[in-house]
Amino acid sequence: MDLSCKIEYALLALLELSSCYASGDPLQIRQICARQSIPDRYLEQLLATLRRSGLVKSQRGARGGYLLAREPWLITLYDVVSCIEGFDTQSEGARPLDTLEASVIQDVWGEVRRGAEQVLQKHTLKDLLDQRNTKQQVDIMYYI
Amino acid sequence: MDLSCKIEYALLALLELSSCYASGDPLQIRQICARQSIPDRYLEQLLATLRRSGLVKSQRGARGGYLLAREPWLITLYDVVSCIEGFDTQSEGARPLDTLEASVIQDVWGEVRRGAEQVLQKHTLKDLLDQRNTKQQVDIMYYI
DNA sequence: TCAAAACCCCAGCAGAGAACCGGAGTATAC
DNA sequence: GTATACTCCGGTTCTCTGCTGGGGTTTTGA
Repeated sequence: MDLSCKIEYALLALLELSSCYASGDPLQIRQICARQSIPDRYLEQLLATLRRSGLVKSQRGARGGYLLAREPWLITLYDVVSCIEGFDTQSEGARPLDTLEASVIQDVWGEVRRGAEQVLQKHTLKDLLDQRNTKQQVDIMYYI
Repeated sequence: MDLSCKIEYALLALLELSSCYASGDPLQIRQICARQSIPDRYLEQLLATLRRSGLVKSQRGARGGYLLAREPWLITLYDVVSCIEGFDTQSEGARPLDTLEASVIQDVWGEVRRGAEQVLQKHTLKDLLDQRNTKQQVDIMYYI
């Protein structure tokens, strides 16, 4: 649930796709990577994962690329994170025994996790894009 | 901020110390490890860290052991986690560049993190102990 | 006194995952 | 039918976690 490099790359790519969503043209991996300076072969893997989860569509062949599968305000950050992290059903290696004390501890972390999921579900790709734009405005104001 | 094995061990050990806090007698590493089946050499390291952070005290020599440094209701889970995780000032390796998009993303994760910290700060060692006891009561009820 | 009981420091190791790179395909538009 | 783009598969390096071992040093209590 931490912000890994992997998740950040995926979100940056999706933001690029979001900002081009209105045009309807596909965006190529190279273009995304050039704008956000992401290693291209790495993003390729991430986009493949996103495609298999149905968050993006790909168009093969010349002048192909990637497209958002649905509108930017219908994709939450939780969708992205659970897709990339693979919602792996507690596949931690080498856990302590399942005693009464351990279950009480895990209850607390369940509470933490649910809180995090709520926050992530509140934000969509469109929100992020809007926030970026207002932030840019603020930066320009400071510049003047 | 995830629940690692390390943090779970530390909390289990602290819970053992909490339940013996009233007696005033120190608890030995071996006893803790025997009750919670924790690798003893590993817990030794964790307790050393907890001691350096002032969460536990140690008493050397024969019949020595570890004691909670203050009352169980004055130690929050946040204290424990930040001590063990070492609040390491974003020492992630290989981060993406610090663009406008990246900072918007990091803002969201800051929100997530603050939520998690609030939850952890709400719970003390005494809370966990109480929850364990009521849970035990429920188990007994089911048994009957 | 002195040896056992307990803590303390340092070092290394296996396994898993993250981040990344490269090669060889395969589908599609032009 | 070829260039363009995606797609599958595997390997490599690096870091972190969980764990183990070898030495100490301090202190108690018989």
